[in-house]
Amino acid sequence: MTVTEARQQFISTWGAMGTHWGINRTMAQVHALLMISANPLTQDDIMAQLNISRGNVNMNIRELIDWGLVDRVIIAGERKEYFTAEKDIWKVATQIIKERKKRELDPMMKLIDQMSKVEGDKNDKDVKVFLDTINGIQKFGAHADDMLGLLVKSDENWFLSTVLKLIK
Amino acid sequence: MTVTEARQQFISTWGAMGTHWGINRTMAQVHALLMISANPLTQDDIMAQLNISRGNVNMNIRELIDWGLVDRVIIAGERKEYFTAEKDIWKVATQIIKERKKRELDPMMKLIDQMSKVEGDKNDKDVKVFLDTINGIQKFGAHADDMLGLLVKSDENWFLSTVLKLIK
DNA sequence: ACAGATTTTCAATAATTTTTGAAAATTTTA
DNA sequence: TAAAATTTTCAAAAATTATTGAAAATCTGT
Repeated sequence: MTVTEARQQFISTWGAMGTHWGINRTMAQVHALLMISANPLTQDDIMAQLNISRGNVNMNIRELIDWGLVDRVIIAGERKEYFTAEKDIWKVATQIIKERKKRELDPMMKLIDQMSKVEGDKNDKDVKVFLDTINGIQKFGAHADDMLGLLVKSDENWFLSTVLKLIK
Repeated sequence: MTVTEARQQFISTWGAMGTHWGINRTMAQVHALLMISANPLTQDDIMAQLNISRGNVNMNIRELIDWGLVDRVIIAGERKEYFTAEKDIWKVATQIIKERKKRELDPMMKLIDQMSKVEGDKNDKDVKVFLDTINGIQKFGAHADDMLGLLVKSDENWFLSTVLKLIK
């Protein structure tokens, strides 16, 4: 495997991974390309390297910026905009966790809290099971929230060394 | 909000959540329905409650069984098959984590390991950045693997109480 | 072994999501 | 301020994914 092949493979694998995580393939590929590029790239660079249209690049770049995974870079004397991605994988992971917590976990837990308050006939077995399930999710969600907060606030070395001690 | 409305809401929310996690909406809804049902349900029950076709129920149930989230139940004297889902949310979460690790993380790390071995011109900045990124992912993946293993093996109380102490 | 009940399969269809590309908007230079 | 360069938008087209439903397969009791 040559480096060029490996780079291609990486972009394609990272893209496939994205689809398993609710992120569209192209967005993940653009992200992959920027992660393994030493220098910032323009929209045209990305279009050329991934063989996709300008509109597609533009939309996915915007979304990546929104996720806090990609930054616009101004290069003095250049007219075009350049883009770059964070390369420290720990930072990438914590950023994704932070965003997903905000976008998915938080709204879900708000709904669960509301549902936990419904009144119902406690002799009905289905009602009982429903309330138990909701309650379980509520408790679980609170713990998950604490843990993700801890994970995101801490730096890599602190977190890993502390938690990994538990394994021994 | 009545219990009936809340149950509806839960099914719909859980389904929407599924799409963010690479699981199809209907599969997540079937799972939600089974989680909040006191008694096992038949394919016909699920068809009726979610308003979906027999083939759809059948396929999604099969997939849920494959994920280890739903079990077939034999009821003595009944001809039809019944289905039930684990209701302990901790067990549900660890089961999902275990499966996703197997299906996604493990194959990805195998590829990353291969890529980390490519030879290339180390004076090329892109090659250097590529290898650094791959290496970072490799280390990160190994840690994540350890942590997920720990999480899945441990029971809820042990894990949460141990890790949550870190917060204080 | 047969008939009725139930489950499974899968080609066709429907719904959803992604991508394109050209027009509009914006920005920059002179 | 005008024109060239660049970015953004978005309706239409393409691609992908999910769903249906009826036929085939399987199972169960007699």
